[in-house]
Amino acid sequence: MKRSNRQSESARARFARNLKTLRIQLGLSQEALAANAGLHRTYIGSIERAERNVSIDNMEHLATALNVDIIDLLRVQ
Amino acid sequence: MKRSNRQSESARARFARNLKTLRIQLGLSQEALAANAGLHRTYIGSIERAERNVSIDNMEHLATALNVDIIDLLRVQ
DNA sequence: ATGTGACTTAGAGTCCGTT
DNA sequence: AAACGGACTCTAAGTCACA
Repeated sequence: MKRSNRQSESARARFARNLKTLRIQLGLSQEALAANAGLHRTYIGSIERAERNVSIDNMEHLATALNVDIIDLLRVQ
Repeated sequence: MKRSNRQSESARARFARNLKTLRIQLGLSQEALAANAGLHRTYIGSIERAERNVSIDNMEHLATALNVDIIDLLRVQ
């Protein structure tokens, strides 16, 4: 998908993509991130595939575990 | 609360406050916003009181109904 | 180390009302 | 117009076995 078309992408899909990008940038496995965020390994995978409708509390837990602001996980990058 | 201390505020609380601020700026009632966002009147009130753990899909619906980006509802302002 | 289907349960979200 | 409560229904949260 072109960057210029990403504006219409759902927030869920953006969150999924950014979460995975940031996790990999930090060299973390889904399992390691799950541990840091206090969530389950398979749940992280499911979020990254944009299958889950994540809540704001878990979004914040994930942002904290990745050491970023929650906004960074929603921004188009 | 001082602006300088708001960084430690939860994302849920920020979302609640910004939602209410933007809704009032547009001169909408909770009922009218609920209709626009396809949600229930009492649920909007509950979110604005930061009692609910809103999902990303509904956050986006609310942002759309307020004609802003979802990020604007999470940013400290 | 991750994807996936299936599952249980906590809580999201609705609908009725009263204050 | 909004807060709040009770009683719902539906879905996100959270886990597991296995590929």
